[in-house]
Amino acid sequence: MRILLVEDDRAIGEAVRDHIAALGHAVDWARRISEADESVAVAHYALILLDLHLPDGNGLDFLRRLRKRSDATPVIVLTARDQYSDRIAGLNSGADDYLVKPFDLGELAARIAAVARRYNGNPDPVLTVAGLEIDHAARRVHLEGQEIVLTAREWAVLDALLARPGAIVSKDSIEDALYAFGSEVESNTVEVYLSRLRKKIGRERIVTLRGLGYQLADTPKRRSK
Amino acid sequence: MRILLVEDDRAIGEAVRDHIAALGHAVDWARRISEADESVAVAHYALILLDLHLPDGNGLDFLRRLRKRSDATPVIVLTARDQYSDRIAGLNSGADDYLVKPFDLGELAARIAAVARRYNGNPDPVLTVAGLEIDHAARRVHLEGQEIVLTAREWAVLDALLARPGAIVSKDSIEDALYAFGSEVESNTVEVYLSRLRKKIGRERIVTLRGLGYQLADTPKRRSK
DNA sequence: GGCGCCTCTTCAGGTTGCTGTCAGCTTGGC
DNA sequence: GCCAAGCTGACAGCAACCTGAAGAGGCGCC
Repeated sequence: MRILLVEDDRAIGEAVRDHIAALGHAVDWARRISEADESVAVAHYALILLDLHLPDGNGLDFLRRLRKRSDATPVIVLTARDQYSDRIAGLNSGADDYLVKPFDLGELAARIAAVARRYNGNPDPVLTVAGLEIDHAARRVHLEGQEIVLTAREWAVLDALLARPGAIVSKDSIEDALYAFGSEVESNTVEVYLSRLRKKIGRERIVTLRGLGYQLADTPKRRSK
Repeated sequence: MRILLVEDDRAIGEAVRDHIAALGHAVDWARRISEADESVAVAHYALILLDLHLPDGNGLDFLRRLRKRSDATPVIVLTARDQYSDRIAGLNSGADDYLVKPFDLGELAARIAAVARRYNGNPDPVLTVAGLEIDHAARRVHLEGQEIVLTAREWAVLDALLARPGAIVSKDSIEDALYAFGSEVESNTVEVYLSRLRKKIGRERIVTLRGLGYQLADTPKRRSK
């Protein structure tokens, strides 16, 4: 089961992370709101443990964004002391439960077990697009049972296409995904990587829309040429 | 279940002893290193709770002696405040876990319960990856029947790779696992340990994914290009 | 205390294979 | 048929990575 821990305090984070890991779950640890946002954009979690007070913003905003996107991932808020204002605001914003620091790791384990009981699915959610099985969390792609090994850049391109499956992704936004900021690419790098990606995952799975962008084909069979 | 408590502080000792006893376990309470040595020579414990600062010596010495005799009894170190030097030294010496004083007795109970689960039931969950048998709890690794002895750092690297078997683990997170807190490593230490680990468990079992990280190969044979 | 052994860390030199670029080609729109 | 947009094979460069060696430090044994 995959769990996202959002917590800036190193000591608490380590303790919780280790404890959860010992229970056999995979833990991603975000130390900032921005990291948490990235994480939930990329992976599906069975549970989110959320500290409200983070250096770069309020955890409640993160929680509201999540719920606004109709993401129903269970969220347990970790709060310092028993602050009722926090508590009420948290529940209003869509939190499922509360743990007051310093909390009992045993209690945490119990709650996790409760979630696990509900969540008796596979270890990682696998997105299937056009016969491609994409394990986003583990960064693995399988095609007809065979694992496909992607390089960092190739993955970045696939990632960009995956951001909104079915949508048209412009060449510019793929370029942004490849080169964090301002690194001027002076050639047709994006096209090169699209080419390489296609070679690995199958040519027909990425559709070119001239002048618009690219699209992951989710219906590979029907493709009138 | 028989538990050895090594602690010189009277108040803490009594509180812990009573709490454990209330859970139905047998407790031996050693107030000095010498007493602890005698106790482990005489009895087998399911768990040892160890305070590092004792009047007649350092608890780390006791711990090292224990491990040197291949005694894999789980040891939880009880440390005053959150002293990272202690923590790192302790983990290097073979401690399984940490509790920072003043600790929550509920948390202690949870850890004891975890040990008890292992103790009464199956010995230890053994994870098999690519022909490697990894007994996570006992920190032992077997390859084709032969035990492989790993140093603390080598184990830490393997541990990091094991956190999510099959997943890609970034070099950064391996580094985090090696150096609990901020100790900047200025060289390629991670690579060096990966190299050592590979030499011990077989080169092909750890796959490098340039720019992404490393991966424990669970299918060492197939290597699709 | 002296000695040997082991582990950790750093460094340097060697290797690998990803990356970006280019050139020449194909494709689609008009 | 023409042109712009897109595709892809080839290749050099270089960052990322690997590993042997050696110094530093700790620990146990005598």
